[in-house]
Amino acid sequence: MRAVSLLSEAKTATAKTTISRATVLYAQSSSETHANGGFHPSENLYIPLVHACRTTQQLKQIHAQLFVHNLSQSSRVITQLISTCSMFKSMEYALLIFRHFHDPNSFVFNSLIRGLCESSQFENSIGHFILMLRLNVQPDRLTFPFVLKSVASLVADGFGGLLHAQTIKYGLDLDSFVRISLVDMYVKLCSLDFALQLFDETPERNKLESILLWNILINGCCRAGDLRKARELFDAMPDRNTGSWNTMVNGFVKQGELEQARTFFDRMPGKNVISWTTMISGLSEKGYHEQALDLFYRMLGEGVRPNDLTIASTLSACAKIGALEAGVRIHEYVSRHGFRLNQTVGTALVDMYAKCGKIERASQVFNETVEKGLLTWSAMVSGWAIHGCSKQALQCFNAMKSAGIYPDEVAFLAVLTACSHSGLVYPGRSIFNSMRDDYFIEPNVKHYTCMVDLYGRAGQLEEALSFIRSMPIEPDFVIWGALFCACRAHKNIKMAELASERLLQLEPRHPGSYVFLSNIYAGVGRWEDVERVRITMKNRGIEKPPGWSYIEVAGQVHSFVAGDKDHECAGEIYAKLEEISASARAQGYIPNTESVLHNIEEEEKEDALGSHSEKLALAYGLISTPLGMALRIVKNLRVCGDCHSMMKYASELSQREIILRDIKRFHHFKEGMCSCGDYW
DNA sequence: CTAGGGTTAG
Repeated sequence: MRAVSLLSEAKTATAKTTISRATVLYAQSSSETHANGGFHPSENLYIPLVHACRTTQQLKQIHAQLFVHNLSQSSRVITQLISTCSMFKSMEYALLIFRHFHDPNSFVFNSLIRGLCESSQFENSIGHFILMLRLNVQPDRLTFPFVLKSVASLVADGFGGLLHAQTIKYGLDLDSFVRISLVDMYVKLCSLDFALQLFDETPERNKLESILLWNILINGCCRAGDLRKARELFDAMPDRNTGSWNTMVNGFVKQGELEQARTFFDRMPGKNVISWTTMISGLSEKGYHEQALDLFYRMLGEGVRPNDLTIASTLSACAKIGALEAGVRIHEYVSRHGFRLNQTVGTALVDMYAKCGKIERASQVFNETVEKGLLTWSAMVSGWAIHGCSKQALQCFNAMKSAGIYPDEVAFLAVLTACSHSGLVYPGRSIFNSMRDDYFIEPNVKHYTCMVDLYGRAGQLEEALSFIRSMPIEPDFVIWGALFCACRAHKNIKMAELASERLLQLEPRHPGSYVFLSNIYAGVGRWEDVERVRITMKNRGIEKPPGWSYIEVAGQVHSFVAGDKDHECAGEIYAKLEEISASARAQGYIPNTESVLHNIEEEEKEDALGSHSEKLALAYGLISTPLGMALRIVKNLRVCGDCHSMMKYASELSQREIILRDIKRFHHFKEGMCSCGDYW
């Protein structure tokens, strides 16, 4: 019999299973004997068997046997089958089993409602609760927590009060777990007043439940943005645990109050891995990448073991500032401590290597990653895209579809970006169309921007403009900006002015609007107009965001802003810059003054250009690393035309590879050439 | 072993 082979598999799978072949044979014979008796001693033997299952296939074998042995209507075994299905994330099969069960009781319903909730099928979970009521099956204290969680997750406001009423009807509203779930639900539905009221009315609680309820409420205040109320509650708490402190730290982080978060974090006793991860990912999310890295190392120093999420957050900080050496160190830590290359860790590593300029290494880790999910594939596609490897990006995208992964809007954006960087107008358009036609994904504003970029870079400006006019959504600032850049690159002043007008209408306070406008005037030498724009900006108190660049030297990240004189080696940096500039000029480099915002004397313009942050980072890299070593620079804005040109000369003169990442993509400079083919 | 519940990272 199949059960025997299943049993032997089950026995190897778990040491807990100690059923013998004889008991299974007994199970079979006894179920035949008691076929219609309503009492099946064999149920007691099938239940541990279900628990021993390790695959859905094995569950199916048991389900089949239940039919053979007239046990298919045993609610005890079916309950077990359904919950095990939920554990395996095969809710479709769980639903099938449920449909073949004639007279479900509360146990069967509870396991199904719970499984559906835990696999995020919230509507379905609520739907089965309603079915339960309709069939007059009484819900109990274990039904409500999951239904309430489903309602909270859906933010289904309408159901909240109804369910609360139901708990009262069944006399369960005072049950401690039901009550905690109710408060949590009201918090998530943003009905803080109801939550507080329930909290106040809650009678005698044990200490643990009490702390939990306080934490839930504090979290609710944080979500609602009421940090003062959160603090008040926190201060009023009779007892606190690590979770209470973590909730506060998280609340401050989410509201962007990093300093407050840090104060709480530093003050809290007994930090656990969640405390550290919350703080690290918060710092990284808000742009304090170096601090995030420092904190990670401090965490290791204090002997706290990071988990997958800590690793992913820290790697993401490395990725943002191009800290390759730090990233490699973390990769080594990951390998040494036996982390599996699962979706979380694998994807973070792929992304880190791609964004730190090591696309081949990214591809290697991608191949080693055992659980490739949608995010892993998307990271790889976008990695190829930012490196300008459109062929690989398209191949990867197709391989992803072949692997049975449905691309989402992010994956489509990545592959479209690849097309736009390489001027692949035809494949780009066809992918854009297939998005709606084959995958029923409605393109969002970013996809439209990408298409404008695709036509625009390829010089098809009219096409780009008519595309904008035919869009079903209102073109925004970014879309007109893309058109504007294309116009500037292809010297279409008339259309550039049109785009620029729109930009100013849409975002009169956005510094970009002015920079764009000033750029066209500068391009055609209308300096009085450039000056006018500059004065308008100043009068309206609008400032251009500073451009900064990062370079990592010996594991230490150095950042520069334009005209920066703060670095300890400033003197040497400027001397080196002067030197490269002179040699480059001797080789034919002409400073491209179109990229300057102000009308200043030619010589001064050169100075302003000459101290752009990426040039400072370049000079620092040249003086502080061994000859021949590649330089990796990250810039937060797009690289300007003049710096791009200078980098080409510098790579030739210094005989070094320079890998510059700007906000859009990578530029690999080698022997006077750039991988973008000057098309960016 | 008729299942089994809640907050804080993502």
